[in-house]
Amino acid sequence: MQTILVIDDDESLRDTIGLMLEREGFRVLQAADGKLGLEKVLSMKPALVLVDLRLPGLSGVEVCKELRAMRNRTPIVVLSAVGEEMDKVLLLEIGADDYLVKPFGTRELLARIRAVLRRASPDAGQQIAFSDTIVDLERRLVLRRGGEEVKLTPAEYNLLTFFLHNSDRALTRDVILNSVWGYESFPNTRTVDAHVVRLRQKLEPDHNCPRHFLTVHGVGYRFVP
Amino acid sequence: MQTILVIDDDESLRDTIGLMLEREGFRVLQAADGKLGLEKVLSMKPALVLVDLRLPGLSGVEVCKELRAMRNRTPIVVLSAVGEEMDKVLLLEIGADDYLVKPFGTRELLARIRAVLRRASPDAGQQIAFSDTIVDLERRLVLRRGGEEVKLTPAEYNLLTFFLHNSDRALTRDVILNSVWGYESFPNTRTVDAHVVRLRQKLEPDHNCPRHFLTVHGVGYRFVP
DNA sequence: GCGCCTTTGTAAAATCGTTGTAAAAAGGGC
DNA sequence: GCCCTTTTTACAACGATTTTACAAAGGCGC
Repeated sequence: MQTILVIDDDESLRDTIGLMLEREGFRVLQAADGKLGLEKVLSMKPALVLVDLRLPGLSGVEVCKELRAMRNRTPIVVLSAVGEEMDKVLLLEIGADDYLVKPFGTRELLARIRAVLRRASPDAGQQIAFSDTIVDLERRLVLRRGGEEVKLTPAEYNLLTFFLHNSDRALTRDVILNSVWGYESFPNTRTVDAHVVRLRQKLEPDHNCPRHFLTVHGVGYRFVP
Repeated sequence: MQTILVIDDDESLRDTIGLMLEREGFRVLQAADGKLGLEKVLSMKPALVLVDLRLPGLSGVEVCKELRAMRNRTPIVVLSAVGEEMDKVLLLEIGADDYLVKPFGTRELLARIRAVLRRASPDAGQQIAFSDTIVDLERRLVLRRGGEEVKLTPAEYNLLTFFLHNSDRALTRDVILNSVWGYESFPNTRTVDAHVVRLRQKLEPDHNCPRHFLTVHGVGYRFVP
């Protein structure tokens, strides 16, 4: 369940929005001013922040800037009253992701929130399937059709998701190592082989005849869904 | 470090985007109109171009078309304002790689840029075709029209792509050896012949009468698509 | 101790470069 | 043009080498 933080000094508006979002399956947090809101973003880690541009104390603009300054990337949707200047440049400047002008319809608010959430985390709620396997990126889980879980070690899972995000491309062992293991550790390139073998054993219907984790001789591997 | 060229007449937007991209480790160039932008693409060779659809003078659409007309393959991401019609067909028509509708989030912009760069980087999803053969550089695969795969060994594949990138030129065996095998290994020049023979057997409709892998007697070979 | 990662040994598979020989092309003298 | 010689290329086959698959062992952190 995703959490949304509403920062607005108008209590009745907070409640209205909150009720609506809860009906749509979100968990809702509220904050009455910018300072409180900022604290809650950090402590509760909501999936998205809805913040009024005009706030007592710390303004919505300042909330945005503060968050971005501390490298916090929580998606932000700004609410502004009619007449308040609100162009895309300002949006970009303060690091917000979208905006809404009051008064707005509940349907429009929901649409914007969903759009921003979708853009922000392409992986969210995404399930990638191949063969009789389902990979739930959000829950970091691999399942068989039928429900039984395939237990993968961290390295195996990381390798798998890298393959999923780069399917159908011939990937050299060096590229795989750099992308999955990072630039800091320097394992043998043959380590990749070892993990591919284990992925095959756990995920291929027939280990002897791989249909998804293909080897590209002299190069590396290619994953096809 | 990769360079990104931002073409937009709105200076503050350019600066905002530029700042953000620089924080993310890109080198950023700016151009205020289409004509200037076009020049900078050619002279500075950026890794990617970010161009507004609506520009004074040369429009974004025209910039794209001009570039593609002169066979320039620099990846292009188009920026369009709300309401401007921007469908996939138009994108393809003008040769752009992706688009963003203002206002867009910085996270989204970054994600798109990274995605386009990744797609473009090694061999950019290029498919080179000749006769009834399709070479998919990204998948490192050779296919017949109809879908069946032609299995090539690494040396054969390397030789083929070298021919593809140097088509219609007479290539001496020494040049081929140095380019495909590298400066470190010193195989017999006759090795080239052996591999050309194998390429012909696998790719020529009629081995006895080569139409693509032509021999230049006393010199080497010439590939014609 | 246990799980996980990495390394390493080895067998099997795939590929490579070489070479022998036949065929084709070029060159030269008539 | 024609024939013969020389040079060059085409092709198949083979042994050597490289690459991959897999299992098992060592090492590290929790």
